[in-house]
Amino acid sequence: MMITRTMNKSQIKLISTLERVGGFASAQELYQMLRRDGDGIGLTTVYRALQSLLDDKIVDVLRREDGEALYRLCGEAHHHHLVCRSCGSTVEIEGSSVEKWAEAVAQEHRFREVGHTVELFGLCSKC
Amino acid sequence: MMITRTMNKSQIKLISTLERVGGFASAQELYQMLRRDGDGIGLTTVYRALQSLLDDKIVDVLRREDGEALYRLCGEAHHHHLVCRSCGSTVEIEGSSVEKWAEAVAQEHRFREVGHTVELFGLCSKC
DNA sequence: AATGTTAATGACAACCATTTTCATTTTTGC
DNA sequence: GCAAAAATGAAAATGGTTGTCATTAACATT
Repeated sequence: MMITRTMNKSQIKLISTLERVGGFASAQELYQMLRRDGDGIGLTTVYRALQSLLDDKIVDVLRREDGEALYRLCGEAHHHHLVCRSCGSTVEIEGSSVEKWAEAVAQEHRFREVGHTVELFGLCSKC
Repeated sequence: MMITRTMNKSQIKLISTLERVGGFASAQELYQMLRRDGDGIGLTTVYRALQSLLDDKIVDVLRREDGEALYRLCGEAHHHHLVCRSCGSTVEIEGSSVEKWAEAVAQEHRFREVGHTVELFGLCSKC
């Protein structure tokens, strides 16, 4: 038997928008991108679809420094970001050493289902 | 000559409240603690004082998973947290390996003034 | 003490991301 | 086609955070 995840139209639209973005984007940004493309989608639906995708672990969420939620496709390779505080440009970083460290810490303290947030914020060479 | 930082009453109150808390607390929580102690401080002042303390690097800020800002005294030793998603209990973690990694990444990409957010969220052994 | 100057304060409103509500529309199984 | 269930979006509510502004406290100078 195969588990078929119900994936509705809105979710599909969001996935392809996120693919187009490449990196990560806020709900509001995604909403505006879709509207600009002539889609009549509502903001509520965007939030709802993102929540479903989160539940299904199809997207990941992280917080910008100002607290706004940013979503991205959980790509194949899990990675982190180095974000410029000033211009917003981002560099993708992989850090297997950090992954291992996080896992070890989790085990040591007997925590289960431990996820981690590792983001670097600074000023890029141009700013 | 010595640089004397002007530190007003509100800021001092917040520092001692944060000391009492030990860990980290949201602006709203700090506000309520002070009010409960009979202090007539206003919410605006709490936010303002926290912002000044942030500017002076006396407190640190991190984001809860729901986006709310949490403040803590920048203790001597910089450390991270392992937070239980369910009951909120937290374990302080030190991770010099992570610090070094972050620094190396920043240099590699020629970013300046790079800070990092490293927080682990999971379920503790009781939950 | 009286005065003037400046910083600090708090009530209140504004902001903005996110969530809830609810009536309507679309999808789906039969 | 038709009824039940899921999805949708407009509008209002929520809640943390920030801005406004008139009032007050702090402090230096006469």
